[in-house]
Amino acid sequence: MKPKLTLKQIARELDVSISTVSKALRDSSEIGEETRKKIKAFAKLYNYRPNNIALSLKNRKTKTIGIIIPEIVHYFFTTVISGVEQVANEMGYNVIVCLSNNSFDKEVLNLEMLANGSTDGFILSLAKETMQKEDYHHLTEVTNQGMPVVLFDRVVDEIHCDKVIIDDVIGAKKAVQYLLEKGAKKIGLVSTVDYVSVGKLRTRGYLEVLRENNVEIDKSLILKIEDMDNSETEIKDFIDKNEVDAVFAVNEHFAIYAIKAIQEKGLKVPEDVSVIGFTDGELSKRFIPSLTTVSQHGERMGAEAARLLIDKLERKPEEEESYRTVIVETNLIERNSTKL
Amino acid sequence: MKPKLTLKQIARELDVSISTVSKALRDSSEIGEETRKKIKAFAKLYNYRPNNIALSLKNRKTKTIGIIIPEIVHYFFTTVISGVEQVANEMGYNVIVCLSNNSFDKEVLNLEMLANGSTDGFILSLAKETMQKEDYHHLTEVTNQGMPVVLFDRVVDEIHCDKVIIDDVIGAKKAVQYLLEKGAKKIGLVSTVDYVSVGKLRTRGYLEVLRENNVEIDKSLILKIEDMDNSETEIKDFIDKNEVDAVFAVNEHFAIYAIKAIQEKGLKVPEDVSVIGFTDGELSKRFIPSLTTVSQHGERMGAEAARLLIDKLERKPEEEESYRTVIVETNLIERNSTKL
DNA sequence: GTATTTTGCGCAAACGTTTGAGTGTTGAAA
DNA sequence: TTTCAACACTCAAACGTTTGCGCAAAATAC
Repeated sequence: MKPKLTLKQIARELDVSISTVSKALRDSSEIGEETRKKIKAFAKLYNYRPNNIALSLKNRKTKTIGIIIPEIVHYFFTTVISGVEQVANEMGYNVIVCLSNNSFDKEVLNLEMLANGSTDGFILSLAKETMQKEDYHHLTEVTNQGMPVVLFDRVVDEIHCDKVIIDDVIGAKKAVQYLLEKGAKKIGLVSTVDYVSVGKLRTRGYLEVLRENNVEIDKSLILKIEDMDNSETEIKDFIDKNEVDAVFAVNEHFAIYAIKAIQEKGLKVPEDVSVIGFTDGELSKRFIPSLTTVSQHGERMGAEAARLLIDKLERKPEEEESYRTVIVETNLIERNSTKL
Repeated sequence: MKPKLTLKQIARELDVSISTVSKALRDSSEIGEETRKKIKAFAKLYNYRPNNIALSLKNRKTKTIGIIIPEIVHYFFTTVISGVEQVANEMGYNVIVCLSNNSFDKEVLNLEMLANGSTDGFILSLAKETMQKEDYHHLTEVTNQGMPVVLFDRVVDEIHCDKVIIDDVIGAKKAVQYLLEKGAKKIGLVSTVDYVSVGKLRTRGYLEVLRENNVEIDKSLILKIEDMDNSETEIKDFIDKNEVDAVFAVNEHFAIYAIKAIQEKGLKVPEDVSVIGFTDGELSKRFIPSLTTVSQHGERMGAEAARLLIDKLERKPEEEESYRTVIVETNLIERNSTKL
């Protein structure tokens, strides 16, 4: 049980000063060749590694980035983390992951905790509760302190920072357009309540395409799920009550509940009803029938977010502020839940 | 853009010394009532928060725990993280997540990175490559430095530390016993190669039950997947070539590939062939037919691991060392992929 | 042989905290 | 009046680094 080697110990052991050791290890020309070699050999032998905490304190940066997400048992968010982690690691950064569990209070707590020196910046997707309350003071406080923040997926105009989003509207339009082209006349929409930005935007895309194609909009064909825990029965009721020949769902769970309900109604997917989901997760790939879906490219989003953040972190402070919004393209993945 | 308030600034502002401020804020009796109130009011007004990094350096502990997992886009691991995060947060700890991507080198790198002061201890599940190489020096090095480590799921006897595992053997036995009770005679096994400990143990459970029930073991009914990327076709071949009336798969993907193959062969699940998987993920729940499966309770494992680790961290060093292994019970969740 | 430069190294401050020891002032007991 | 305790506060060291500056000795120049 040897307690981590420090510069001080090396210095004592080799009978030189701490600064000599530090300089030798950093190849300073101030230190004579012989001493330098001796110190480096010793350090190597005993596997010296500088203490990150001390470095962080000295340099006033931690080389770690915090990512706060609403939930982690969730395919899309894990792919985002994966993307962040990849580029963060390449650039020598660590990643601290915190979960808000969609709770405003926990989001605030996490942010405060990490803002006190633990991280250099944040990547985050807002908690549902936060978007509902429309209270973003915790974020503005952090940005005011000069910590860069990158928002992804669930973003909001009120916060001025870099953002990474997908073209939700366009993605939805692609999906619905596709359904129309395959001959669908009555397209149902299964969405979320409007304060979840993605639900709102995807709904907008749905409406726009119908309008562009001069299809009359039937409000009874639009379902907005309020309570996630009840979504399965709500969707079943919706499918039972309405006659549709296609369904566009704003996530993969809704899509699958829709398929189940359709099948239980005695209809076939895709022969009688086509279904398109959003997010390309495990379920979409492996479900039978496999789901035609709008792919969100979470990994790419994570990578972009990390790049934006690190870019800001390593930029000289003199350079003027400007916020970018990166839009990651979606694309339609054709599988077996839609007619060919 | 106000750069974080420090003790020093408060001291200067209020014309007292830094230590007075520190002591006042910590309610030391050394400081007079009036001064104390004044300082606290000021600190509150300007929302002073002590710098975590400085505290870490001073206290020689960071109040964060590192968790290194083979992959994050993976249901089981996310539930474990969720469990860890929950109890860690309750106890005032942060969680740093790193991914090894099943690579030995990246595992070593992550460990080294975090071991240099960033975390107080580790929770980890070994990378596949690490188990293959049987090289654990990076872990012993860390434990030698006095950092506690808790291994979960993919553990190994060679490393002396706390562990959290499931009763893989018993879990597998439960599954296979269940199949036998439902009248299965020829039970196929879809497993992984033996250096993945869970594959080995679940295979052992399978073999034990058959032996206990005097069922002859037919080696041709055992498939060991080497290459994950090829698993689907390997499983298809296996199902096509062999006549089975039940299949026990060591994870949910294998189970689903088996079901697909069975259906493509013209047989029905569960009428002709029953299938049981391992791990209770999204897929198991929502697949049609939904999967009977051995539940691993990842969240509980994560929570246990965090508790073990924090326990060790907050224990006085005088107390004698001892390593515990917590076994989280599995249970069989009956769904629709097995006969009633 | 003196003046100047170069070489090789140590000192000390700084990052933001905490805390034991030290200090000066007050007030009361001897 | 002296003695001493209590009070209210400051000093300084420590955690482990990095780095500008200073300084002595050696090397070079004149």
